[in-house]
Amino acid sequence: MIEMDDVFFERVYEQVRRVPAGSVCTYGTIAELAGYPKASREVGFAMSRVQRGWNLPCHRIVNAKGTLAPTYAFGGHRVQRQLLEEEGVTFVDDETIDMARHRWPPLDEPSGPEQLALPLG
DNA sequence: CAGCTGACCATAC
DNA sequence: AGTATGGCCAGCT
Repeated sequence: MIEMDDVFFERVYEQVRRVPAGSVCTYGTIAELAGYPKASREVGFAMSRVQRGWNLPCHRIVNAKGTLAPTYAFGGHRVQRQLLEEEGVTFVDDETIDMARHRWPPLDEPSGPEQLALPLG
């Protein structure tokens, strides 16, 4: 049984809880938000220790490409995909999330050329 | 203390 | 396209 007293786990889970429904977040981003910018792998490890009663939306955490967790995590990609689609997450592939639409937190970099070229009206 | 592992990430070929 | 490799770091043996 994993103790929630572990600082690393506690901080990681705290960030996972912040991910809103309908959005997803990557292991690397969770690691950054938790204060461990390079510990993305450990975030994945922390996810594997998550249990049902913890109320953690671990299905909203995916890798940088947007592909879903391995089969054993949720009993198959179908299950995780079902959970995400229920929340409004769209997919570009059977097991790949549309990261551009659903990545959280949103990237509002001013260097986005499309935002400067928005047609009026 | 030392070595291995992994729900990762980026790069190179 | 896919496959290999190096870096990363907390947890486990």
